[in-house]
This record gives sequence, structure tokens and C-alpha cells, in this order.
Amino acid sequence: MSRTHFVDEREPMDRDGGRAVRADARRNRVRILEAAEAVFAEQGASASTGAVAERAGVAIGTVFRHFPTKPELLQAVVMNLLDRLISEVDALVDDPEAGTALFDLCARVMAISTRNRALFERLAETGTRVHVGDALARLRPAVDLLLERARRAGAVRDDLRPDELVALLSAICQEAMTDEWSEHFRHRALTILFDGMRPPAAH
Amino acid sequence: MSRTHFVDEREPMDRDGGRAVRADARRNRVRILEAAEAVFAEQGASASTGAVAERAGVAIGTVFRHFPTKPELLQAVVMNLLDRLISEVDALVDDPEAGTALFDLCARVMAISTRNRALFERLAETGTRVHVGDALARLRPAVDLLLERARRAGAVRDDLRPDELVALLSAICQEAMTDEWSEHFRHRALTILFDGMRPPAAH
DNA sequence: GAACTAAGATGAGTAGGACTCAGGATCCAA
DNA sequence: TTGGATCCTGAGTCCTACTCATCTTAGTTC
Repeated sequence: MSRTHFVDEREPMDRDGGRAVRADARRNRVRILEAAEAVFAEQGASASTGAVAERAGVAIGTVFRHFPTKPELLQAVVMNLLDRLISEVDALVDDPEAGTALFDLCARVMAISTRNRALFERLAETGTRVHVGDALARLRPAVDLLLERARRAGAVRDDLRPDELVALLSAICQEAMTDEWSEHFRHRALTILFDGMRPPAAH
Repeated sequence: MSRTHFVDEREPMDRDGGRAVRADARRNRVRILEAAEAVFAEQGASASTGAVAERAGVAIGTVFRHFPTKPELLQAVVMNLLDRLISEVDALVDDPEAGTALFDLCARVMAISTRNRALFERLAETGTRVHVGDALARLRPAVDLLLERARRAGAVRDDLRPDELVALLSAICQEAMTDEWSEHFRHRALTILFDGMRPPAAH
């Protein structure tokens, strides 16, 4: 499983058929994303695009050239963040313990999405439903693999399909990012999820 | 368990210490809520407050007098809707089958929140994270009762606490309102949740 | 390395929506 | 009927997302 990519490596040198993307444009894109992450974390998602432009040291038109719409900017910030987070999880694929690796992965995803709760919450509070699911889709290969292994080891019920697991996990993580969910809640939610995942009568 | 209240009965005759609320004001509040529900369902939550005012046959200032802020208006629409939905569930409390009543309740909540998915989605898409949890809090008395009964009947694990159940259920319902969740997904999510709720080794 | 060109940056300007408030209309108690 | 408080009205303010004509610059070609 290869390292997941980061912002600065994205939209690299080619543009369908045309010239290469100019170096300053690539630089600006990164600066804008960093500025946006900082500004939104401080002021919430209702912070103006102008504030982001100022923080990035760039004219407002430049922001709109890279992210034609505010939701797109927000989504980009989130995806960027999730990319970084999710790449941390990839390592688990190398875990040889088939029985526990899948559960570890779930717990890890939960922990990671919780850690950056503050930003996510500020984003959610003014709109921008963060599509955790979209990001989790990147985990599909890892989930497929670990689930298959866990199933062969008899650690997981036979009828559990990968997309079901991803959907459930994303539902719980999404909600777990709320302030109302304590550490204890999160732990309990995982316990119940895990027990539901196990084969019948094999707790 | 008494019937849950509806819009037109809310904010009735008293105002802390002062006079009664004027009849026209109460009437307008209802008209605005109905108009808002219709407009938001058609155009999404980004529909302007002006559009709501027009539909309600009321000046825009009146809308802002009742709901000083757009998020407050949206939240009111949602709570109003959820109130109506949740009142449908109350009946289940009278179900004598301790073993199944709790599970029925969960399934019912899921079905109900899914039915009005269209509106919820339009709301969510432009912001307004709908706090299903807030509304589900009203279910707490019912959940407390049914959970206690189910536990005594041995249908549910001993350590399951009501707020944990409500949190999990609300997480799943929230996510289930997404277009990506098929009927099958919803069914599977409940299956796994239910299995997780049951006592260990008693599937 | 100078000229060339298309991608990119700039920021004043436009459109539209959330919210205000001074004045007029209504309700209701007495 | 009247007094006065509540409520309604809607033109106006402020702010923000987004545009576009113009200027700047990166990268290419000879």
C-alpha cells in the first residue's frame, strides 16, 4: 500500500492536453489551502473568502481561480486534511494479526477523526457537511483486504460486506466528532459495533 | 406517554411575566413555518428568507421577528418536523412484547427519519446540520422504559445505557438519510446494531 | 538571452441575501 | 371606545460570494 499523496504533490505538471501548470500557481494553491485551514479553524467556516485571501497574501480573485466556489474551497480543505489523516492508517495493512487488524483499523479511524474534531466541528456548524464517507472511500482497498483476512480467521461474521462496514464506521465517526460524544461514548460505540461485526454466538 | 405537541400549540398564551402573545402573531408564526418547510423542500436551504416571507404572505421583517436568524428558522422547521415524526413512535411504548418493542422502536425511528429524507438532505446540503440527536432526546423516556424492560427480559446486554443507544441510533439515522444509503444498507446497519445490542453469546 | 504568448494574478465592481429600524397598523384589556 | 403595547411593514444598510477587464509573469523558442 503506497503512501497517500499530500497537497503539494497534487495537480502536478499536466493539464489535460495543455501546458504544464505554472509554478507560481501551484505555490499559491498550497498557500491558499494552508491559509484556509488556519482561518476556518479560528473563525469557523463562515469566515469570508477575503480573509483567506489576505492570510494567504493573495488577491481574492486568485482564491476564486483555484476554488471557483466557497464550498469547493471548504471541501478541498477537508479532503486535504483527511488525506493526511488517512495516510496514517495505511500502515495497519501490514499488521499480521488477521483477527485484530480490522478492529484496530476501525479504532484508529475513529481516533484520528476525533483528534481534528475542532476544525471539523467549526466547518460543520456553518454548513459544509463534511463527507467523511468520500474520504473513507480511499480506505476501501485496505478495508477489503483486512476484512477478507479477518473473515478467513473467523473473527468476523460471514455476511459483512466492506461497504456496509465503511458506511457504518463513517456514520459513527461523523457523529462522534460532535462535542456531545465523550471518550467513553466513543469507546462504547466501538464496542457495540465490534460485537455486531463478530460472527453470531462467537462473542 | 402523552401525545407530543404540534406547532400551532406552541408558544401559547403566556410570555414570561408579560402579556399574552397576540393572536395574529401566533397565526403568522405557523404560516411562516409552513411556508418555510415548503420552500426549503423545493429549493433547498439556500432559498432566501425573502422567498419564505413571500410564500407566507408576510413582510420579511415579520419572519425575522419570529426567527431572528436564518439558522434559527431552519432549526425550527426541523424540530417541528421531527416533533411530528416522533409523536408517531410514542405508541410503541404500549407494546407488551418486551423483547421486541425496543428493536421495533429503533427500526421505526430509522424508517421515519428516512421517509422525510428529501427535505433533510436539502437542508443538510447547504449547511444546517440537523441535530437529530436533539429531537431524539424527546424519545428518552420511551427509550428508558423499553430498554429497562428489554434488559429484564434478557433481550439486551446488561451494560447498554440509554444515552449510548440514542447516540448510536442518531448517528446511524443521520447518515442513513444520505442518498448513498440504500434500503439494503439501512437494513444491514440495523442488523449489526441489533446484534451489537444483544447480550454476549446470545445471538 | 530577448522576444513572445498563454496562464495566472489583480482588485474594483456587481448581484444578491441577511438583517435593521422608524413609523404605521392591530390587537386586546379595561 | 380608547390607550398603549405588541406586532407588522419594507425600504435601506452592510456584507459577502463571485466576475472580468487589465496587467504581470512563467516558461518556451530560436
